[in-house]
This record gives sequence, structure tokens and C-alpha cells, in this order.
Amino acid sequence: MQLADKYSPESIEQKWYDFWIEKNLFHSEPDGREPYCIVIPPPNVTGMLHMGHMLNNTLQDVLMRRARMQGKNACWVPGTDHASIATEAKVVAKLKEEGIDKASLTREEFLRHAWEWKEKHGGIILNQLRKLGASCDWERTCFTMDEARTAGVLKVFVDLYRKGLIYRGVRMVNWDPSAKTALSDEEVIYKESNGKLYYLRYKLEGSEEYIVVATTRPETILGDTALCVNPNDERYKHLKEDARVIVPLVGRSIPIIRDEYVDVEFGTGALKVTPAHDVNDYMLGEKYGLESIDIFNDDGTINDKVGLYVGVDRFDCRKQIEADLTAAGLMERVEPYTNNVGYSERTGVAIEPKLSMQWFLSMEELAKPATKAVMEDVISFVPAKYKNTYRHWMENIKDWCISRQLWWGQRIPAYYLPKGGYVVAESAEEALKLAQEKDASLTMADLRQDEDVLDTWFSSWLWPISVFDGIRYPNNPEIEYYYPTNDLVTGPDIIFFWVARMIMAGYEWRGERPFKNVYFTGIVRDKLGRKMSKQLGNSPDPLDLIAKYGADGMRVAMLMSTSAGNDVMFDEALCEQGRNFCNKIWNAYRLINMWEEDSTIAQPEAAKQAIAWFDEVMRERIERVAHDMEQYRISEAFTELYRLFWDDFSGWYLEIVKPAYQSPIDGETLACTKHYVDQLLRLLHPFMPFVTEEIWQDLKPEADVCSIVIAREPKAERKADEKILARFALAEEVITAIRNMRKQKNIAQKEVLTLRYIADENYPAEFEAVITKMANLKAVEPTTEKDPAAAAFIVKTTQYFVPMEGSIDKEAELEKLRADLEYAEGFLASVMKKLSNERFVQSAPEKVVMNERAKQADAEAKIAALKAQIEALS
RNA sequence: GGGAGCAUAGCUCAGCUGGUUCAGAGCAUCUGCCUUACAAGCAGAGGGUCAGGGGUUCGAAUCCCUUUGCUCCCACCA
Repeated sequence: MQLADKYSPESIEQKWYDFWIEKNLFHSEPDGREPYCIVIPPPNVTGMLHMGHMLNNTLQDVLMRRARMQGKNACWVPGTDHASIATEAKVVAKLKEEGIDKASLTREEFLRHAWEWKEKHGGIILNQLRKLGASCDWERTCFTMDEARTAGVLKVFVDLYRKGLIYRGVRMVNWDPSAKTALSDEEVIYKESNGKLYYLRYKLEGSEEYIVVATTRPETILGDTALCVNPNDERYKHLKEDARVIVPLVGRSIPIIRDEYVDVEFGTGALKVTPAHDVNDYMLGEKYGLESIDIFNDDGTINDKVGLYVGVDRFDCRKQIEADLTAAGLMERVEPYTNNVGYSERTGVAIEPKLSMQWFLSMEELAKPATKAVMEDVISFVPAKYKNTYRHWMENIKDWCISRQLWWGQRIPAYYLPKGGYVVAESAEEALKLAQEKDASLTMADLRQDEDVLDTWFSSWLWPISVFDGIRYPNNPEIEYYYPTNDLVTGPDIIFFWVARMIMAGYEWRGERPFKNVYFTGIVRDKLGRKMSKQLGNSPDPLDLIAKYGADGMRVAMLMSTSAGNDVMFDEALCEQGRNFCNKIWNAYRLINMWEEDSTIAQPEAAKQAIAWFDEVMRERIERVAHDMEQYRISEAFTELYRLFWDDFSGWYLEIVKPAYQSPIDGETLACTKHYVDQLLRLLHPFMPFVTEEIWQDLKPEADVCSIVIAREPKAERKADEKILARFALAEEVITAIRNMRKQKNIAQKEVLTLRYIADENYPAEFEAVITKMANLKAVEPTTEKDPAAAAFIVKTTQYFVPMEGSIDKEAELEKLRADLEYAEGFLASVMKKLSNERFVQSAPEKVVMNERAKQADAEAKIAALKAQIEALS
């Protein structure tokens, strides 16, 4: 086959992906082999691929493809998440564009629109993953809200309810006034905001005295039902036990209560208490039996409870109240103030603490086995530093608010009865049966299902089980075979949302961990260190990058810059490097492909030597890569292979065995070289699937294996011979020294030279042919005498001379030699200092001391050689 | 307020149980090459007080303390 001189990914990637699908190489069914399974962190069904997905899925694909090549039954389950709030918000926005108000629709109508939207946009993201080369088992694609998953969720809800872990009640929750739903604590993000601290005057009833109260939220005075001071505060000791104050503007009379909760140091030491709109105030309200006045509508506007500012948005109201208080002389002063305000993770609006009726899941018992599993490394976290974070959260876990006031999601399977009370069941039919046990006269029409849906994470926490339908059918062969899964690759930002809860669910419904290892990736940042975001516009479209540099190039960029738990500073230059590497691989193959075999010619000595060496290099590198991968040092593993291919194979091996232009190559060398290419491609394939497949298919080393996807990973049958590697390194040094000399003395590479050496044990005689070829020498000769007319250098302890035509610059040579000598002597001195230290010799391990003695011997030999050369020259 | 982590070449980072693979890699820079696989390349070179200070040790980039600077997580005194 004629190959183009540049690798062009666009023409081959689709071809091979289609081929893999056609051959069904990514599909897995339970069989006798060892399973290797990853469940994908399901992206939002209507989402688009971003750089974070790229990183995450590249890593997963590397793990998958490697396991597959190890002969395991590899199964990567893809899917999407219905993402209740995010998707509902998108659908609402889209309807609004069309002039449709959500409020004007029935639940059924809205859901029809939502499903339509899902059918249209859902799955785009999964197609994008194919472009990356993701080897998912697409036949297994799941959706958190499809039939099987939904049935599982309902079953779990009923199960937890019957176990008494799910309860319903009025609690202070995080209210999102934009999405008009409650949120879990995890969905609230606290950010420092520049606000103001307002000092308001509360007039003491029956007196002209004012009590000044500091607050950041003056609009909540509408809901004030008490004022609170610390009982030990001298400033307020004069107040009567039953003293009352008048809420400014509102005119309501409220009691003054005394509680040590109030910080004397803060503000004026007086606190206004609004039980409906502040968590701490709520607790005070409970304690002292205060009235709770909810002043907000669900959308954050003021309701008509008080009759003031009705319908005004909370932030407008704050401004108006500030003005009105000032006008009424009730505003003492206003100070700038920085405090933390909670915002909704999804809609970005400020959260309103709100009392409301919600469903909760009691977490304490669920957390126990899950905490233990991680702390005892039954499930191991990579990097381990996240164990602490995890433990802290788990040990202080709060009940999970699982109800959402949305329509897009799994509807809570609770059915209310006409005369009060409710039943919980997986279906309306079962609910009716339960209801009829209470009251035989009830009919379906009497049941009213709860309006709320469940938190999205209430379905994703079952993911490793539910993708195999293991909730509904806990003994089915699939779940028995694939569960527990092996690795989970995800970001640390969802450690609480998802990872922790999956672990809890795993133990609750399988009595077993859901996965063995969790690999936490970092966040992808731009080269300035900023998080990539739509708002900043600093996030490149990954598909553009793939189009420009190829999927393999893109994958390399991700791999080069990542290590577990560390953020990725993304720079497009990395993609370029990735693309260049593809091209390097391509051209190395092109070279080999051009060679013409002549089985009658003898194998050159240099080629024999190169093969002897490269066999060991392969062994060593295979082992190192395996070792790195075991520890999830994926970036390091890849870098090893990058250097192996580029430096060792292309830079050294190929240059050594390369026949002269248009000369044929001997059969044995060609066969060996092709074997190396085959091995290298296999090693690289998990990282760079497309380019390796393209070349492998051309090479066809195994007639009965249709794709490199299912070819076996190379193994080192024994440990590498360290001595051969070390000896070759000496030869490399000699070659480099000669090249250096050419450069310094302006001798063209083409000009052939002679090398003389004074033989000793550090002369790599077994690689003499390599040296001859790579340094372009006409002869290599042993000698016993120093040649003053030659350029000289020393490698380890061996002296080398390159006779020069014409004179050499004696002074320059001498200067260099003297500098070397000085360095060597300094080095020897530091070694001797250690060795003459009795305590060192006594306390250091024998190996270390031996090493120092070897250093001493080497340094002494080198010094002797240097001195000899200096003498010969001067 | 509590906790965790980071600081090594211009940039991004390795450096695993303290000791010859200890000061490294890639990118960038500089020099010389369009040498018939690859200029998306080849051959070379320069560049670091391992954040500052102290300690432990025969020996510290590595362990301990401390200062400074940055990042993240948790908590939320209005």
C-alpha cells in the first residue's frame, strides 16, 4: 500500500469506528471470562460534550480498551441522565420562546413537550462520544428515566419507605425561586457576595427608646416574630422580662426573647427573628414557640400575608424597604458587608431558606457500611486524599431532601386518601389495594398521587445496579456477572452527589461495593488556570479540536496533562503534540513499509546488536507501563510509551537498522522490526485507537484476528536485562559525544571519521557496529597511546580519540578537559567525605555504601584518564 | 471558623519507602541541518538556592516545625 506522507485522521476515524461497530467488538455478554466493567457517569441527556467529558471518557476508554486486550470480558455501559432541574429549565425556556407558559400547560402536556425535546436532543452527546473513539457497548445504552430504571427507582422508594427510612415533613429547605423547587444541601453553592449590613430601629413598646438591630436582609422584617438578645448582654439587662418592640414599617408588636445563641460581639447584639426565612431563626422559633410568617411566594416575590410590597421581587423589595426605612427615620446606618450567600447550582439564583413540606431520606444508617468500605480501602480512592473529604461528609451526613417541585422526573409513588393519610406503592393498582385495606369503599378516583418528582440523583445513585436491571431482578445473570463493577472515573465535584450515594445504594441493595476503584479526575482549566466555562467563553469545542487534530491527537492532549485528582491546564499546543505523535507513528510505519526484503543478504552486525538491545527495551517498558497502570498513573504510562516509540524505536532502533537508500533489507531484521511495530501498536492502542488500527490493519500480523481492538496486549515473558540496557546507554553516550564534537568543530555528518579507544571494562564492544553506523565512522580501533592530535573525550572511564585532519585547538581542548577534571575531583571529594565519615559507613545500608565505593572507583579512574589526556595534550 | 492540598527550569508537571536512574521530562527558547520515513522532522545547547526560615539525620526536593503565597472542600454570626 502506498502511504501518504502525512497522517490524516479525518479520512480514517469514521471508517474504523464503523468497522468496530459492524464487527460488534464493544458488545459484551456474560461468559466464562473475567469481567471488566465500567458504568459511564451519565451525562445530562440534553447536554453537549465539553472538555471535562473528553478527559473523563478518554481515561475510561483507555481502561476499557486495555482490559479488552488483556482478554477480559470488557463492558462499558453508556447512558444519559434525565437531569431533572436542568432539563426542565431548558424545556421551560424553549416553550417560552414559542410563547408558551409552563403554567398554562397540564402536567401531561408539559411532559409530552419534554419527551419530545429529549427525543430530539438526547443522545447527541452519546454520538459525540463515538467521535472520541469511546468503546461503549451501545446496545446497553440506558436512560435514568427509561422504563426499567424508573421501575427500579419506584421499587427502591417503596422499599426505603417500608424500612422507615423515608419520611415526609415540614422542614426548612433550600428553595430555588427560579425553578420553584426545593433543593438538597449539595445543590447549593455558597459564594462570597458584597452586600450591606443594615442597622434598623425597633421602637420599644411604651417607650421612646429604640433597639437597633443589624441585618443583611431588611425585607424579611415583614416576617419578624421576635427580637432576640443574649441574656448576659449588659446593654439589654434593663429591659423588662415581657418587653416588646414594634417592627418598623410593619407596626407589628413582637416579644423580646433571650437566648445565648446571640453573639454579643456581632452588630448591636440584637437579632431579629424570622422563623420562616432563616435556618437559625427557625430553630429559635421552635424553641420559643414563635409564630412563623412566610412572606414569599414560590417565585421569590412578596405575598399578601402582611399587605405591604405585595408582588414585589425580594431584591426590589430590599431596595424599597431601605428607602422607606430611611425616609421614616428608622434606618440608623448602612455598612458595606461581605457575607456568604447560597446560590442554586442549576439556575444560579440566590437560594431562599423556606419552610415547606418535603420528602426526606434518613441517611445515617445507610452511611455506615459505605463509610467503612472506603476507610478500609475495600473501595479505593485514587488519589487517596479524597478519603478524608468523604469521611467528613459521611460522618456528618444530613437527611436527604429527595422531593422536587418539578414535573420532569420520577413522580413520587405516594397516594393521598380523601380522608387524610396516604399509601406508598410501586403502582396505582397496588396503592389502591393498600388503600382499600384501610377503607374498602375507595376507588381509583379517590387516590391522588403526590405532585412532586424525585431528585435526579435518586435515580443515578442506583446506576451501577440499575443498568443491569438489578433492582427489579436482583438475581439476574447480568447483575450477578458484572457487579461489582471495576473502576469508576469521575470528578471530585460529585463525590457527595453521586459517588457516596452509589456506595450507600450498593451496600443497601446488593450488600456489596458498586465498584472496586474510584479514579478522580481534575477539572479542565485553560492555560491561565481558569475553569473552562460557557460564560468565560474559554472552552474550546472538543469536536472542533477533534476535527483539527484528530481524535487520537485530542486524546493524547488529555493524557499528557492529567494525573489523578489534579486539574488539567489545557493548552491547544498539547493537541498539536498529539497530532505530531500520530504523524510520527505513521511515518515510522511508512519507512518500514517502503523497505524491500532480500532474504539472501546477511543480517548486518549493527541490526543484530540493535535487536539484542531493543528486545530488552521492550521488556523493560512493558513492565513499567503495567506498573504505572496498576497505580492508575495513566499519564506516566502513556509518556513511557511516547518516549519508547519516539526516542528508542524511531530515534535509535530504526536509524540503526535502516538500510542505505534504495538498498534492500535482510529478512530477519525486517521480521523483527515488524514484530516490534505490532507490539508497539498494541501497547499504544488503548491510548490512540484510530491510528494504531489503521496501521495494524495494513500490517496484519495475525490473520485470524480482525482488529487490534481484540488483539492481545504484549507481555514481557521475563525481566529486562539491565546490563544490556546500561551497556547500550554507554554506546549512546559515545555516539552523542562524537556528534557533539562534529558540531563543535564544524564537521559535517557526512564526513566519515575514525574512532580510537583505550579498552577497559566500560567499553561497549558488543555495540561497536551500532557506534560505527550511528556516528558515521569508517573504523573503530583500539589503541594504547594517547593521541595529542586527536579530539578526545571520556565516557564513564573509557578514553576515546577522534583523529582530526589538520590541527585541533589545543587550548580549547585543554580548557574543557580541565573543567571536567575539576568537576570530577569535586565529585570525588564529596564521595570521599561520605566514605570517610564513620557514622555514614556504619549506619547507611550496605547497598548505599557499596554504591559510594563504586562511585569512588569510577571517579578515580575518570580522573586518571583525564589527567592522562591533559598530559598528552600539553 | 474547621479541614485538605499545592509551591521544583520561562510554561505544564514527574521525582514512589530519605542515599547514582537526584536535581529530571515534555513544551517553549537558542544554534546547525530542507541528511530520500517524518520541518508535524533531525542533531545539539542553554536554563533551577527544589517558595523563605528553622529542625531531625552520617545524609533532605523528599521527614518535622514555622512564615509567606495560592487552590479546593466543609460550616454559615444575623
